[in-house]
Amino acid sequence: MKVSKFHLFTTRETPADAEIASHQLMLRAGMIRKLTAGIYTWTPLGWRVLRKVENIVREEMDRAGYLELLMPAVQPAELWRETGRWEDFGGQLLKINDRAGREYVFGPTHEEVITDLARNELRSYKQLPVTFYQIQTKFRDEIRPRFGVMRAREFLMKDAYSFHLDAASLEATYWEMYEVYSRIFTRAGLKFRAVRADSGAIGGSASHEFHVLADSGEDLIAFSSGSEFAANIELAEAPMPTASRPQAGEEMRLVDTPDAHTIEELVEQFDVPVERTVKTLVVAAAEDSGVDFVALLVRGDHSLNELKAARLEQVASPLRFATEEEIRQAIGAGPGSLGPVKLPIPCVADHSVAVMADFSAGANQEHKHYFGINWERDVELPAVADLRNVVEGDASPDGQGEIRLARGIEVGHIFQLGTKYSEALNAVVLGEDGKSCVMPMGCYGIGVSRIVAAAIEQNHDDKGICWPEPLAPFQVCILPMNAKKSHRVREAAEELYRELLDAGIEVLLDDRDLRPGVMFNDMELIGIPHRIVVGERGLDNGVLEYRHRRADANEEIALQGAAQHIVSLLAD
RNA sequence: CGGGGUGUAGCUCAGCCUGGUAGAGCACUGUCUUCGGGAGGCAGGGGCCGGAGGUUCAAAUCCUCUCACCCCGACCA
Repeated sequence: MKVSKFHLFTTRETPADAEIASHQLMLRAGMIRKLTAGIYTWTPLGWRVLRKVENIVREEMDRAGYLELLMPAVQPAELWRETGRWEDFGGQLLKINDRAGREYVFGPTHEEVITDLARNELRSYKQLPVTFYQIQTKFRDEIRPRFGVMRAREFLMKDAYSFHLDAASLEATYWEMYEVYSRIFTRAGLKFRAVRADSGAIGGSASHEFHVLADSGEDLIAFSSGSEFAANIELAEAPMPTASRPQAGEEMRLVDTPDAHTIEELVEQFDVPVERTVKTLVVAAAEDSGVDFVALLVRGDHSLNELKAARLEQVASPLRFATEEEIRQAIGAGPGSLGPVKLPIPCVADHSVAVMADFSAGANQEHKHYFGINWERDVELPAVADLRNVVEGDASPDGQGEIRLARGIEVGHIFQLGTKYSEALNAVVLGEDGKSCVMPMGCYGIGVSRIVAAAIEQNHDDKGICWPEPLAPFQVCILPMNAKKSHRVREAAEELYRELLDAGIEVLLDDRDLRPGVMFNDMELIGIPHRIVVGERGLDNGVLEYRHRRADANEEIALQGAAQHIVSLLAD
């Protein structure tokens, strides 16, 4: 490809609304252009990268024997009513009407459609197990699209669905898929980690997420320094406290704290250790619990794990925090002055709170805290549960090593769905014994467009993108210096270009007659891994200059046989 | 959906407070010089200032309404 024929849309300035590196660089490199909130055009440059990812995914899925198909993006409402998700899926479901007023959804996922296909096409256990997949545009009406294609509303996804006769077969395919995913992310040149995960709205039991490790990631993942344990922080169990509760050493006293509404302010103004403060959070109670609200107690330096909280029988699921007015009405004090002593609503304490002594917390009176609180003596110990997020240094749940935390970008998720959809849609086959059997299912997603952004998060420097070789839009670029003035340069560049094309290399020749600095900067911004500079200087000595995107110095390569040399470089 | 903010040239922004006939840099067109790390000169093209209404002799600027986008919170590939 010649640059003069390949529209590059690079910009020197960073668009104001891009916050993270990948979004900024994708816009500056001109890979994507926003049409409207969360909806993007992939330019020719971006599309090449997206296709690279897509092809890796497709090749590995095919190699594993999974069957590609393509399902409709627009799906009839009836199918979604059958599984109950017309209501349950929530606001992310884009509902549309046709001219007759009939209702449809733009598919955010395809369990309904694939299960409908399966119930019509699959009759016998002899057809199982089978796994279908597609690579297709999805739409989820995210409340807040963000970070460019990282969290877009319209995005490209690979989704796969497997059908089985029994749970054992499902589990076998699940773990096989785990390996296939690992190969895909490895081939894409990404540093990633598979972690245990919550199965969320899709439903089902066992589930793993695949995270690309990056500091800008929105998810926290917890892993052990001493074992294979790795889980989304949502799911990581906090260790039981090892020490028992110390003896009370202080009297409880009521203190005026007019300017302390947060734990930080309390710690700062009254010089109390943060590990001896208790944070009180008020959430909606479970419907049949007979009360409206429940208070949750965690240590001042810990954070509430909302997934764990929502699982408590006392607490409404999904979790809903009480508003300030609701808190004032139920307790008589604002959110900055809450605590377990004389609390008029039920509460649940985290394990680490139950072993505290001489601690401070709000007094449930405006601008007052109690200091030196002790359980039993001053207030009855409430129900105790695991409520908090793990922190660095906690013991690993499997007993081996300590918890470490890292940030990740979720690019893949695999689930053992079970029979949630096959039961709702009556997808059954006849077993060997002639009896009908509802097929257990698995479902497996990869965010294809998100991988492009995640790869950039992990591979960039101050000059731009440093593509992992398998994802680069072009493998090699050729930059002729002052080609307009020099026949030799122009001819040498053209010849090398043709030779590389003939060798099947994806090569970009910058024939734009620009100053060298502009070409260098553009090629570094868009992240072409291998760069060849053709100049009079080198030609005089029979050499070309070569530089890898990640290297900081040039190497000389002989003009004679340069193409073969470059081809062999790429093969490594 | 709640809270905050921004809409002025293709892009990044100034002008708005204190109304007086629209600006800069980059990009773009022509031309000359320059040419190994985002060159310089000259000459140009391009904006009914998001939209509607109002106040005023006069509105980008003040007021009201609306739309869009962005940021902070809950979801997810």
